[in-house]
Amino acid sequence: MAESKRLYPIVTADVALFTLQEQRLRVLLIQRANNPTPGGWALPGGILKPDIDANLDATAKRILAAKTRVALPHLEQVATHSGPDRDPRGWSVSTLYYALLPSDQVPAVAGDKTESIEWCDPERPGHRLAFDHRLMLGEALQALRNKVSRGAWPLHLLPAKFTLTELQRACEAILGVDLDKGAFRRQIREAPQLVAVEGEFLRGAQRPAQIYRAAGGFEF
Amino acid sequence: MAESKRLYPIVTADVALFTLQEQRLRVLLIQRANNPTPGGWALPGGILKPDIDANLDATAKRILAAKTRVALPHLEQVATHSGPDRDPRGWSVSTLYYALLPSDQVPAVAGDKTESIEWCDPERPGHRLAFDHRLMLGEALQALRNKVSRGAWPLHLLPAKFTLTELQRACEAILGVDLDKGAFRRQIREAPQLVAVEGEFLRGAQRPAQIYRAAGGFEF
DNA sequence: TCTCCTTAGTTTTACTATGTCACTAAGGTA
DNA sequence: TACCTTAGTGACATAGTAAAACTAAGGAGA
Repeated sequence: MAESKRLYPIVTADVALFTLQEQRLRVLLIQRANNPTPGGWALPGGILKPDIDANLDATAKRILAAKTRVALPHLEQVATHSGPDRDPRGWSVSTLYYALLPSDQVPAVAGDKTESIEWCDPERPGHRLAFDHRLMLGEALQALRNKVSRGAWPLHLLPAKFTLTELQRACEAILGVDLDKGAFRRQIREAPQLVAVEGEFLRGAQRPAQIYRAAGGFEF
Repeated sequence: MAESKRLYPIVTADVALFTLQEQRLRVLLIQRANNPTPGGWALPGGILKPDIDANLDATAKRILAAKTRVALPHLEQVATHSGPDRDPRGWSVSTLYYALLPSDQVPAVAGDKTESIEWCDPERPGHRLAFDHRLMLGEALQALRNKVSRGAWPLHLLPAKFTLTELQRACEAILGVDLDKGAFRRQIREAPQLVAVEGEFLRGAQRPAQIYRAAGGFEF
């Protein structure tokens, strides 16, 4: 065992799972009793199992499936960290992913008896994170922000049907800035990824809002 | 051995080393006699050695140092690929990097007795590549292009001192399109990363060209 | 039923970044 | 000294963006 520790690094996948709660961006943190760092909070992650995982993406999906019980619409690789000291179990190689969970699916996420879970502000998690997960979380958030800045729409954070205002609020929650309504909607008009659901409106104490959905074959 | 193959994947670093030859973008390919796929061409790469490498970046640098004998000014991580079938030696995890070699350092790259090297057009390597290196090469090229598109200047492809026209030719070689001189120089004027070397000019049979260098603390 | 409030959605305007291209500058060469 | 080549600047048109005013469509309540 000591020998194999030196010859073969531990290979893991770690995931920053983002969602929206009350129009705020949140990331899932877990506190496992049998963590390598007991009592420490961390991003959900786990060790690659070559006998059952087709690749590291599958590892990440397996880890998430154990937590969420919903098929993850989106998974994106961010970076790979490595070194002898970042994990107390030994030399490790960890590939970081981020994933988006629709805001109406948050209740599908629950911890088991041996762990606590918490949805945290990704900029101020409120817990000291184990390993180099604080750094990783920052990278994952930056990767998500970069993608949205470049014009991608985070539809996977929203329910299947949504209004344009909801989409704008999602972008604002990710980027941390307020966006202009006119400019935001102009960009949407010129893009084919969104289609209006004819005749469906969100009704409240004001003008009804047109319902939209992702066009077929939408990729984040 | 068979057991460890299943429990512990091979971890490697692979590098797309780019440079300029006659104002064309080129990538280093090698053909090792003792390749896992004999006679096959591939990106330079090698297995992580946890006992001597501080991390995967160090693995990549070690592999490059064995080929180039120059300190690599720039190394950037692109993505990590994994799976049981991509390497005939078994389940593997490979982190891809790209690196930039100054055009005046190309002679510092040489193969040893057991391998051939070649500088190839990254879009049409001219050789069938082993593993999934054809896919990797495309990703590395795309990552480099994205970075330059977003306004980064590939100074690490050029000698320490260069003219603005040389820099423009480098960007054109990377992006594969011609750029406008006026727009290109306007962007440079507004950026602090480049400084003119007072009194130094490249002289030819026409108006001398101002020599520039990277400002202190330049990061690609 | 009429007014007002709220949010949806559009339009206008100004501004800024960028593409295009002409123009001047500074050498060497014949 | 005319001319060629490349360096470097400036001027204009256009496209994309930001800011804000404006109209639209409901419900709530007097």
